[in-house]
Amino acid sequence: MPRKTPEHPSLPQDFFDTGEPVAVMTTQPLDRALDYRAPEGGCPLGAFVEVPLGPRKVLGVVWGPGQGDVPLAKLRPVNRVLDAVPMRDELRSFLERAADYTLTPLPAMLRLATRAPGLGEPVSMRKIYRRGEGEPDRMTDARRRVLDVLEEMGGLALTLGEVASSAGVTNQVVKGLVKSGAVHEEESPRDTPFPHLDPTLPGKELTGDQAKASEALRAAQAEGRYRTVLLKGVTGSGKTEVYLEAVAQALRQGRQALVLLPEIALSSEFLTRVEKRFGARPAEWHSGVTTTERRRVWQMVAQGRAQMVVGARSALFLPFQHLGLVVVDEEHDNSYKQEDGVLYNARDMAVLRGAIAGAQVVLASATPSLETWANAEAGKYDRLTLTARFGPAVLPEMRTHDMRGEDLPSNRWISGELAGSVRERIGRGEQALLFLNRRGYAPVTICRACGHQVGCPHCDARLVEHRFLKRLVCHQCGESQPMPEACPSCGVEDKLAAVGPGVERLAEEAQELFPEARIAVLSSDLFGSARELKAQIEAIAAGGADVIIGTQLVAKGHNFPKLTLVGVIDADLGLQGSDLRAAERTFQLMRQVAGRAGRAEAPGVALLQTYQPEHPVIRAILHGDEEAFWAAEAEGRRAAGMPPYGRLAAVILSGSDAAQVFDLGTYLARNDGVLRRLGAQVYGPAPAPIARVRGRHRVRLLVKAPKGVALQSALAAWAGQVKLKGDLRLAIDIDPQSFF
DNA sequence: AGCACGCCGACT
DNA sequence: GTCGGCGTGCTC
Repeated sequence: MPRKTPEHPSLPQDFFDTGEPVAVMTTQPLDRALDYRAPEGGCPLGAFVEVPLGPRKVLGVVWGPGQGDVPLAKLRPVNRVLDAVPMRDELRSFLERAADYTLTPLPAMLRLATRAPGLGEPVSMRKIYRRGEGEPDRMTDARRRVLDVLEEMGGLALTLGEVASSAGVTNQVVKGLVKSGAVHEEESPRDTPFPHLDPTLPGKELTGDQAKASEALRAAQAEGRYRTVLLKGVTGSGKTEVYLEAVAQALRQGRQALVLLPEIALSSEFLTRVEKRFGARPAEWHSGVTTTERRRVWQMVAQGRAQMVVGARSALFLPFQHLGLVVVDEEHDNSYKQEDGVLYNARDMAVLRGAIAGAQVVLASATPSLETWANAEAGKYDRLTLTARFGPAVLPEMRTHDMRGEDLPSNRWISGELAGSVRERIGRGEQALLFLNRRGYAPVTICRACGHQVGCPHCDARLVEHRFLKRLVCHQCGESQPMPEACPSCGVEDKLAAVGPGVERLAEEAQELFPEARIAVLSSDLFGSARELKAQIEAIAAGGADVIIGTQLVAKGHNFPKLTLVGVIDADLGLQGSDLRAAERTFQLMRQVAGRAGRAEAPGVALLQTYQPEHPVIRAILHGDEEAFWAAEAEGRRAAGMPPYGRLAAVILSGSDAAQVFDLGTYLARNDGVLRRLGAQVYGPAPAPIARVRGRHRVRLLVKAPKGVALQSALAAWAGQVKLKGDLRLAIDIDPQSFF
């Protein structure tokens, strides 16, 4: 019989003796736990284990006592307990709740939390060297230098390479000293703890709003009021300084802090700020981190020996020991919404993990998402607002330029007014930014002979010409082909024409207009690595260009001190289309881009080229009247029963046979009783926004439900009515970001 | 996810 | 006659 923890008979069992049945959740797609016998020596609840599954050995976590649905005699024993700190209850509950919320099978959720390379292998060791007791039989210059180096370390150990290179000797000299006992050699785990972050170092001096906000966060931390806080402030208002003080408070309490960033690759500026504040760099977790480092971060976080992690959304699944604070910086950023694989919104999951872990959650943004804004309005989140800008800089003056009165040739996009303003900046040695949220040279390639538009062979998207690469690229699936000479449809040569602007083409126009200017293009596809991009941004910020042409990449919080003019080439981009969030996204993007101008001493100007200057979004941006914009937008959503006042779920059906996919959609739409009983409506089936991806046809159903109903279980029951044959797939996206 | 089992078409 | 297609089902 399973025994209870002796001292606390009422608490759930937290250790299992040899041979006791335990439920193990594997990372295989089984959608439930399997029972095994606890191994020799027993195992704790939450232990990472290797279990046999059929002919294979798989990774799993001890999830609880055996479920008893399979006779004891049939149970196989756990192979071994892995050398990792057991998963805490907090993380297991978080994974369960996140799986329930997103309708993801628990093993798929668990996989996100076990992305630790080498979890199954024994702890990797290496040899380290320190000064030993003995003396060498014969002293030489080289030997003296080695001993000096080690004595200077004061007992701290170094690797062989470190000793040899800093003493300027070969490895042989060190090895020789080991033989005589003058140097001590030992095995030590390769993964070393992160350097200590010191929260007592002085932070930047905070003023007015910043001091008040920082004090409010600190007090809430100290008192254990673990609420979610919206920290709202325009670019340059000191948001980072304020939440770093909340990090400091968490560290003082001996708790760990997690800061999520959207464009993690570009965070070197941020890491430097952390280093300045706390005296050392924090742990980093994102796709660019090496396997070795990844293992180190995971292990050290689990051992409580990494105080602070700066990472991308997947860092939410790290095995923190005592999480005290989660910051989601730029919380409105739509890259927080995972759109493939497990569908989750990192911002919402951060709030969930914070609530379960008893940690404070800070959502920081200059331009919060409507969801967060509404939660703050409703009193669900606290709100801290920063108004003052740092130093003498002020918000840019914002103007529109009415393009209806502009008589530009069809392949020109920079208005006379904008060009004049740019020339002024160049003359004064300042920088101008031309913003266009379109990568590549031209979004459309059309054949002048037959009118054919070159499309992607796998998707319903058009191929975008990238002239730097001399290729046509699909921005949907990544398909890329050499720029053809002849039209792929009619075969006529030299009739393919570029239609519409991309940043590369805009750069061409700018070079013609401002021949003397140094022009730099910032677009994610022009750089081989994040490092290259970062270096380029730093060079530009230091004054390495007069005119910057950029996509939304530039809206992500880089500081360009010489920038005093932002020209938005097409402010209407994003207003059209049927996406209900387009207005919100346009508002956020425009405000952020405008926030780039005039960060330092020189005041900035933002010029928005638009064909609809009277559009409510453009007017709200112009007047900086965000509350009015949000209130109007919120009212519209409320009236329509849309999020955050109602709930949405999208069901994406896909498969290689279009008719089959559509039939499945129709069947589901007709058999929607379980949803209708909740007061929910089903729309569709309709071709998904990208109706064909990688040769698979996609059809979408949209479910709109009132708030406060058990939507997930109804959706599960609804989708459970169909059995998926062949290569048909069904994915449910709770709270989709884009819809129609 | 793998891997086995099993039931119908074209090969030596 | 059998090799092999991949649909279906199981793994404690």
